[in-house]
Amino acid sequence: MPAMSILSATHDLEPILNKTMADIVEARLREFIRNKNYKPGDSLPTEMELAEGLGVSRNVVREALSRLRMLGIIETRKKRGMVITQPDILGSFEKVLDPIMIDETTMRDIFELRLVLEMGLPDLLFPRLTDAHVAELEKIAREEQATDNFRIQNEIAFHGKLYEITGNNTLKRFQSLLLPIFAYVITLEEKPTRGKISHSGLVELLKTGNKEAFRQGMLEHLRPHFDRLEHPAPGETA
Amino acid sequence: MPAMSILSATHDLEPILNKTMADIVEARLREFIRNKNYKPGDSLPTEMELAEGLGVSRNVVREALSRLRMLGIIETRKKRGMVITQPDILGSFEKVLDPIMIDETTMRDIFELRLVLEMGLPDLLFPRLTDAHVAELEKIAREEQATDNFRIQNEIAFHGKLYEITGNNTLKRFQSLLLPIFAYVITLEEKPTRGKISHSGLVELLKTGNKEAFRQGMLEHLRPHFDRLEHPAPGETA
DNA sequence: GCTGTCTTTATGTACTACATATCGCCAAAT
DNA sequence: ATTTGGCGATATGTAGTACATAAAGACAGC
Repeated sequence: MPAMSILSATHDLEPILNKTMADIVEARLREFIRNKNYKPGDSLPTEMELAEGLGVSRNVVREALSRLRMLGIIETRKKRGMVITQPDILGSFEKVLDPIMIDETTMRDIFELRLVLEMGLPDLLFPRLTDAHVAELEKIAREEQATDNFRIQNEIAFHGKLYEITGNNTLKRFQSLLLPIFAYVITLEEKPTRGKISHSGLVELLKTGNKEAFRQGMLEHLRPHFDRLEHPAPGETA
Repeated sequence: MPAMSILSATHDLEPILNKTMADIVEARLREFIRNKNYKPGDSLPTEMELAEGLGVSRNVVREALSRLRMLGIIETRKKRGMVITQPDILGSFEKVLDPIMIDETTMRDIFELRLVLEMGLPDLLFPRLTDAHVAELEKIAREEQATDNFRIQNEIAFHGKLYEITGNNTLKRFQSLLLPIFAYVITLEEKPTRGKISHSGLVELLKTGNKEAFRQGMLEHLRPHFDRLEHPAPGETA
């Protein structure tokens, strides 16, 4: 059997790609939109024209268009046809961000990503910080002390406010989307120990205006999480 | 005209939601998968069963399934039906991350996001840094000095390596996906000034083992970009 | 010049039909 | 008895037809 020689190769024999027409049409449409340099508001050919042009049934074209529609790349109005729109880049992200779907490794990766964001945040935070912002943070920190016990909601409110202060809406939404992952990972951890620096402590550091002091405070605040990240870089045998 | 009274209300008269059957079925299927607590490998009912159960045509079900298939939530095999899979969370992200589709505000947001990541990176980088890693970075830095002129490719190689060293594959891929946005934003900037600290300088700081010194070096390296972010937090009149 | 109606047209949905791949079963061969 | 090969059943993939619906554009009426 000459076919056997293929298997004997070092190739990892990945499954043969079973591309369906809808997949191909989707890719072709993407390419089409790119090459034609369509801008938001421009309208595409009709479904029938696309189907005929591509030599497939209208059904297939509709499946492909349905995908683009879900991603927010196009919108369709009844008679006018389909128009190009600006997709919400986080909208599609949201659709697959469900803890039940994600493997644990990826969830830990995302958790680390959050820690990185948090530690880099001061450089965006300080230039845009106002007295009003500080007051809001103080209020949230006070509520934390009032309830005393570890409230995940308060945690979310405080850190969420930090992102909000940056004025970077994409960043803020990104953080919001990642929240369920954080919550899930935290439930995986045995004892929810708190860092030495509380939210009130962070606010005090903010008020000093010392960015690096604040960053070190944040590091202390997140210390319990960082301490858990002891798995080394995988695949690196150096 | 009594209809006018509606407009006079404070409601922002958002466009009537024109949900198509495919949209609804997509949502229902998502819900279905969640509630049934499906795990990867489990198989869904057939298209006909779903269509009959939902009271819609097979066409509509197929459009919805086509979307889930694109996101990698399900896979379909010829006779076995459809099986749940673990989606690649960044795969869908990739599909909408095209500079021609994204408005400039979002692109600037993403650019800032990159800066935040970069500044937070040391806390993930240092615990996992090896001598071999340093050697690789040195090599890249040397190639930069050899070519002398500002090479975007070298920039990508160096910073990409930093992400790679973290061993966080999701983070690394995320950064890779964002690269086209960075490249685009940089082309928007008039003069591509370089920071005071070069890549070689960063490697030297790495070798000292002083995390904070490295972070400050990174800040200097990125200074030209940070200096451009002077638009204040929008909507905040405080 | 504005308003209301009518026609046209493209999408949304349903249904039928058939090709194709594959799973499971059963029989035949070793 | 285990394996191999073929056969039928079945679910997806694709094509095509038909019709409802909404909306854009034209046109007539005031």
